[in-house]
Amino acid sequence: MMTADAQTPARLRHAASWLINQVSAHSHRLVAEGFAAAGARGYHFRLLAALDEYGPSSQADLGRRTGIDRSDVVAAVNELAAKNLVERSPDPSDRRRNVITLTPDGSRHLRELDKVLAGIQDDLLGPLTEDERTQLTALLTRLADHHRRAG
Amino acid sequence: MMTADAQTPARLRHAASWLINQVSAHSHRLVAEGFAAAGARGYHFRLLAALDEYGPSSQADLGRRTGIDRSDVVAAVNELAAKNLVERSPDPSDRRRNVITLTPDGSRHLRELDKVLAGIQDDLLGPLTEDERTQLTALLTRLADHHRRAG
DNA sequence: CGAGTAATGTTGGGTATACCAACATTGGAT
DNA sequence: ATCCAATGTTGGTATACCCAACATTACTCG
Repeated sequence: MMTADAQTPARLRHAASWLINQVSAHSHRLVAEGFAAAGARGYHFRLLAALDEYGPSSQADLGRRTGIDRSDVVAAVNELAAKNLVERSPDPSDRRRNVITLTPDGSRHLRELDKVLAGIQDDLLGPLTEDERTQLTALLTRLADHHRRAG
Repeated sequence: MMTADAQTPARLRHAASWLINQVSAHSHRLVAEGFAAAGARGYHFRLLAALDEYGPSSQADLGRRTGIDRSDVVAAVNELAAKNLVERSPDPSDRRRNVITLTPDGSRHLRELDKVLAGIQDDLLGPLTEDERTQLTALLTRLADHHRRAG
């Protein structure tokens, strides 16, 4: 982290990419800490959330929905399965696929992570008023949507 | 990257931390590509910018100004020195320190990276009007400032 | 039907960013 | 003079992201 005082070069201070990175890095730190304390990491939450919202899925689908590479889905699902948060079984209708299912433990864990994340949003957006939060979210959503389409 | 269509879980889609991360990831990709094409990476730009704006500095100062860990400064300065973009010499007034100096080649390279970065800002903020860009920058600056102080 | 193409899970690798702990050397402070 | 702090350095960790190759299975279309 930028240590307190430290004069940041103006070039950086005013670049949108730098600002976004700073805030993102902070958010990242918060999320990493919060999740680590709950024994999870980013990929875990993303996968659990996708399973909760879309139901049992193949690993490839999970990857597409969460933006995680197929190969990284394998590892993360291994970890989740080892903790009984998720169950992996072959898909009888397509033998190439596995069906990943959220277990009751997984649901519980997800709800826990939800709380962690909610707390982080508040910390992250702390200095902003409700209106400003809405503004920021709207602007970021537009950027995210635009870049998701246009790549 | 999130592949085009793919339904992102609502939980993620609406979290500020996720949005920021998405945009940051995109910005990151752009910067990485742009810099890679110029034979540089993020740390290099940050260090060169700090040297340009504050003059010859010790590695520790560079680290504080750019938010880069001391140990990572070592590696990055090694790389920059190997390309003659920077010169490392012992500080006669404090034998613990090195003085890192920007070379003419380094200045040239920095100006090149400046251009790359300027192009990226435009791409990144593409969908926003001038006013909206100002808004976004202001909001992000407040968040960054707040978290820089409060940690 | 058969042949080629595409999707899936998996392994194994690579990179950038961000940290942390330890160490020897040197400065500075009390 | 002694203790403490700063500095450069080495080496290690974790996360996120991304790529290439491979065997297996499904699908398509001549």
